[in-house]
Amino acid sequence: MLDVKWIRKNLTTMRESLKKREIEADLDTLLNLDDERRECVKKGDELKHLKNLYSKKISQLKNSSKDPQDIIKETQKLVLHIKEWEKKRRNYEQRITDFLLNLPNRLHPSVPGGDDNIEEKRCGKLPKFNFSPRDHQQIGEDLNILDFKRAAKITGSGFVVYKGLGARLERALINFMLDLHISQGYKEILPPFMTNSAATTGTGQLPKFREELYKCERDDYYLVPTAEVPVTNLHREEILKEDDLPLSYVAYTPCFRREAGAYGKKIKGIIRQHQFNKVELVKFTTPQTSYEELEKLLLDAEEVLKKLELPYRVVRLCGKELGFSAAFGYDIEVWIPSQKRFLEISTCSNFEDYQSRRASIRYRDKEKGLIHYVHTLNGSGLAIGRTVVAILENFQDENERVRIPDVLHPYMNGVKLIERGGVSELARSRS
RNA sequence: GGAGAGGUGACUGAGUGGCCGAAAGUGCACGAUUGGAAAUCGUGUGGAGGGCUAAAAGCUUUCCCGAGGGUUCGAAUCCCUCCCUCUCCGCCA
Repeated sequence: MLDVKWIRKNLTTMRESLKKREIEADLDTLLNLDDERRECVKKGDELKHLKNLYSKKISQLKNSSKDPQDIIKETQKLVLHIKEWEKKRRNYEQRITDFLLNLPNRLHPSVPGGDDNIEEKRCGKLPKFNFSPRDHQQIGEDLNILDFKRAAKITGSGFVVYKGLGARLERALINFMLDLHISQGYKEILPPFMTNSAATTGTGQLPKFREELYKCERDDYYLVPTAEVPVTNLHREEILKEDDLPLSYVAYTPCFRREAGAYGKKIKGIIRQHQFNKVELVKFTTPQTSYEELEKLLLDAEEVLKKLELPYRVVRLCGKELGFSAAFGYDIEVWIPSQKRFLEISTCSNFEDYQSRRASIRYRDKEKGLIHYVHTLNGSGLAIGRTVVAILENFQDENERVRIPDVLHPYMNGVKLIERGGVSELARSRS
């Protein structure tokens, strides 16, 4: 959530941000509402002040055993007026809050306008095949490690059952990523997979993206769409010490998304699912260091792909594609041979103080002891399902086998190849 | 799920209708003392909104004692609803 005062002072910047995002918002109305609100506060405060004076007087009169009836009557009238102003004020406050909760974050000046992301770098070598590469769904079903039909039977469309070495690979990736990020200095968190509405509003999913969430109706809890929600809310309504910053966390959670939009339903295989696994990086920093920390976070996420030997590129997101709460962000995209394109596998974002305002996450600076909002950052490190897609497709061979990258061998109990007919004690001993 | 006890500032803890944004202690910061430290002494030690001020500083005002309502001229204190924590019982991996 943005600060009305900030918007008032930076109207031009704010309008430019909205334009880059291609979003309409009536800022004049917002400022008018805020003027009205302040008028109510002023009037209300004056009357309350008077009331407090009267109350003291009544107390004094009573103590000197005089009759306070007249002044009590006067005060009763005053209270009615106060209630009117309060009612008006609450109404304006509600409207302002609603407006702000639905207003996206301002953009960092370096966020590109227009429709296109800017490619920042490419790493790794694209694989060359002397046969026509199959897509991951085909590979997964041929190897009997992905089962979509049975998942649909158990739950519905948009779910998958991992079997055998497929399940093993998924689990190996989770552990590998957690271990890597822990070694980079992140603290491991295993949070609840459901969050209440206050937490879900804190990070920006509510109220605007209600349609995207699975809700447990009876308890007013939401299944997490990303670990960002529970982990960022670790410090909701807290005042942190500057010395403790930056705080870096890594968390594995499943992610649940309704994918309610019209588009996306036809995407093949496990690329877009209602439930998928993800390892997420989250940082809390001072405003001075947040962009520096974002660069580090990006490198930490990239390291996963480097170690897995997967080809990828990094793009700077344009205003139109940047998330609602983000001020700036990169996507990491991994190469998908069957589609001959790069596919988003991680988004690394700086939310600046947008989430910390909503969630009231602050810190006390060392020098003056003043309180400021922290900056929050996060990035996938990485989406597991899509990493499986990349491994199956990039490391397939003409004999319908899939090579497991070296760093995963310890996590795969030594398995180096997945092939038809399951596994592969054989493959394990071969080297 | 049932029964009971409780939620007060960074923490411990007092406060049952006005002089309480809140005693006292601990902690923390600064200062004095010391060769330095400990101990001791002194001072300071919340948040949010509004107004005045070009801005900062400062002054002023309102609100905040788990959250939200209510009673009252006046609520941390009385009433109602909800949330959370603890203890006991039940159920369960």
